[in-house]
Amino acid sequence: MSAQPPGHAAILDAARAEFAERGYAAATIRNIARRAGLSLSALYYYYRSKQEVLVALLEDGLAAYTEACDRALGQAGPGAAERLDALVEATVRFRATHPAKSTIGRTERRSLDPEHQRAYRDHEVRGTERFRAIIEQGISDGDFRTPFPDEARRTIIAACNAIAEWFDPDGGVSLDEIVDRYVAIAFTVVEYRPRRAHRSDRPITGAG
Amino acid sequence: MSAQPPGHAAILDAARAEFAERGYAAATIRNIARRAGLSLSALYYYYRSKQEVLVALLEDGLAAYTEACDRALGQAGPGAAERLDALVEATVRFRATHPAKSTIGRTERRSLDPEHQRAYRDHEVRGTERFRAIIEQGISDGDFRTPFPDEARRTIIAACNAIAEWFDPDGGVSLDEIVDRYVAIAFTVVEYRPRRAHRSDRPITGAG
Amino acid sequence: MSAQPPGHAAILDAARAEFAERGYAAATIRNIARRAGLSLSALYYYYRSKQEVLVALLEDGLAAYTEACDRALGQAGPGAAERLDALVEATVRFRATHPAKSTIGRTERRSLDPEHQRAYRDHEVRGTERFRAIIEQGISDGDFRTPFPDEARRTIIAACNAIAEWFDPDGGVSLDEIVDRYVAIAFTVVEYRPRRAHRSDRPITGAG
Amino acid sequence: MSAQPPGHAAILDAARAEFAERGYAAATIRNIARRAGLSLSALYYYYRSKQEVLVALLEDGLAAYTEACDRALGQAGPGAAERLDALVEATVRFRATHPAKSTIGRTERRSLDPEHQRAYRDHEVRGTERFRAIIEQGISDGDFRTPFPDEARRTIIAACNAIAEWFDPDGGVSLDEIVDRYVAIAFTVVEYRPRRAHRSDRPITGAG
DNA sequence: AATGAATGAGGGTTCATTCAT
DNA sequence: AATGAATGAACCCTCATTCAT
Repeated sequence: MSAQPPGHAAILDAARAEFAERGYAAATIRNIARRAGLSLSALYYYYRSKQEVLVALLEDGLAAYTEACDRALGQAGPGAAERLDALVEATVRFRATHPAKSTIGRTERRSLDPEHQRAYRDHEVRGTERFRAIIEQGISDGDFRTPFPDEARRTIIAACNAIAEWFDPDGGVSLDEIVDRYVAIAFTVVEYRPRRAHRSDRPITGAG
Repeated sequence: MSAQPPGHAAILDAARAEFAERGYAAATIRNIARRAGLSLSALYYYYRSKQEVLVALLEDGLAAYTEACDRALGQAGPGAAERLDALVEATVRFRATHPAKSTIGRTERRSLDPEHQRAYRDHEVRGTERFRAIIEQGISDGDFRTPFPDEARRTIIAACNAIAEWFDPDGGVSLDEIVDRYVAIAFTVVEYRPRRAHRSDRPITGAG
Repeated sequence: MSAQPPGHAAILDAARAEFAERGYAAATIRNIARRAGLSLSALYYYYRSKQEVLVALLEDGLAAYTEACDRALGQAGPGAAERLDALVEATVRFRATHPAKSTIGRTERRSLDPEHQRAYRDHEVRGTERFRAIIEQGISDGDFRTPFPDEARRTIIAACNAIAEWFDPDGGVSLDEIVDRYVAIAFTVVEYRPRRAHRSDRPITGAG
Repeated sequence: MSAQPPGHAAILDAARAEFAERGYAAATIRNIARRAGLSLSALYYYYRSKQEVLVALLEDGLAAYTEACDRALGQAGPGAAERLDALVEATVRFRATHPAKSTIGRTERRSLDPEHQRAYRDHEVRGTERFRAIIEQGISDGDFRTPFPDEARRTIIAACNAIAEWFDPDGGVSLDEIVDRYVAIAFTVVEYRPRRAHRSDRPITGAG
């Protein structure tokens, strides 16, 4: 979001790498400056404090993920299955492709000062809300049969998030394959069984 | 494991709380001492460094979890379903009851010096191995039908681990209830369908 | 040697005084900073550690002495007597004028970490080598008759070094006078008796 | 001196080694206790403080050297040459045989608190006084011709002291040989030339 | 004669941050 | 837009010393 002046990008990249490697507290602003190829004072020209860098970083990460979700859902059909499929795919891809962006939010939330912490949590709730709404829709549509929608949602989200910690693009399984499998597992978790034999699962308008 | 002399316990408890709250790097050894009701130097009488406290903490956490798993599996029947049930229950209970023990290992692994990091990782592999073996058994027995045993395992573990981050004993759902639900979800994830009525099969959640 | 940026000079002076007074281990870097009129952290801006300050100090001392010797020998005639005269004078003057520079090297060698210790010892060997070469020359020229060149060299060096410990510029004897006497004693120790009247022999203290 | 209870000896030996290796300030009382094979508290039973250990150590060293000198001079004839010979021999042997005892006094004087420092200096003056008196005697007897008795004394003392820093019993030259050479050099330095042709340089009674 | 446990003072070092330029 | 120099607050850790036993 909020288009950053040039120079900000390099700093955020450097900070992301540094925070991801060592964590906020152990990261030093000197290291970040060095990684960004800037002098210490130059960094302070762009950001007023280490904390502000963290805030920008978390905002950026959340915005990028939000954008990815919105785009995916925007292109998905209206059915709960289609939407869950799209959201899981977007999430898996994001976690696998941007592991640092994905991880830092989870581990460094606590390093935010209270004010930003509240804001971040609010913002983040919207992330789980996306899943919640879709699962609810699937249940009320009769497509998802899980008796435990909350636990199902938590399971799916936890599974997707964990990908950032182990996925290796050079590993044995391609990202596309991982996406397929996690979508399948998500369907399994929500106990997806289409209510009836429609002609099509993907009507352009209206839900049967 | 390895019974600690008295005095160690108070320090470990204090350190666990401090590390869980702020993370290893941001935690100060003075805070730990204060929380333990000791002087700074008294702490150093028991542990030679902040790092050593962390090591003891992680060892202790892993040992406690391992013991819980071993006990649960020791009492479980031989079938894959029974064993998965037991392991998930043990894990859920541990994560819910000892959230700090559960979380610190994941977030502070990186704060270990390389040597201990290696040791910890090795030790931890045995944790996922327990799940892997059971799922494999279930598949070869024909009880678990999931086509994606690796992803299923990762999903179950991630779901259980996440419990440490949100479970509230005073919240709306009792721990026993949570245990039941997560066991059910785990069975769903591995697509548990007993091959046939066997002698010793005692499915907790009967799925047709 | 190696011209130091400004700011370094004040620190080295302060450190020299502090180390000379208390020794490396008992010296505190806070005292050094105070003596240099700097804040504690300013000192760390110039030197990365207490050890590095010591290294710079010893290097500086050795370099200054080396330079003094080289200059003196550069201006001396070619005969062994002239050269010994020049070297003793340079050494005596240096020890008397820079007692701290002279003493610290001897007493704080052991405070260097092994690597620098080796380097320092190597560098220092060149100092005794200067004396050794001159005495050998004197002997082979037939000007120095001592049967114990090694002990003679050690005696002269020890005598000169000790000056740093007792010389008082406001004491009863002027430095010039001290120089004369130590040169005379050095000649006595090597048993200087010019072989014969040569072209270039210019004995300072004529010993029949 | 002052016969020490048992246990003191082990501590002093340990402290001597520790102080000689690292210097007083860098030495730790724990190391001393460990080297002596005692517990920390046991050491405190014998000595009330680190400083007290140092005091005992320096007293012991000075006493031992004093005793060696007194014994040597007690057995020497009355002539200045005989007495200088005896004193140099005693000093050289002491420095070579007890390098730590010899060195610590010189380097750790400054670590004494002011009161003991004064006492030590007084005690030590008697050491140089021994040399001074003999040289004066030699000059007034007409045996020593040096025009610089002070510098001669300082040179001899410095030369002897330095032996502690380099003598290696397993090196190429035996201690007896070293003694001979240093006595010879001392005679050279004081410009010893017997006043007249006596029958013997070593009359049992009376100086011709 | 000896110990394990505990303490308080301080030491080296790091680091976010500021300031003059 | 950018820098080098400087600062002060903490932090980890060490160590001489003491105390209860």
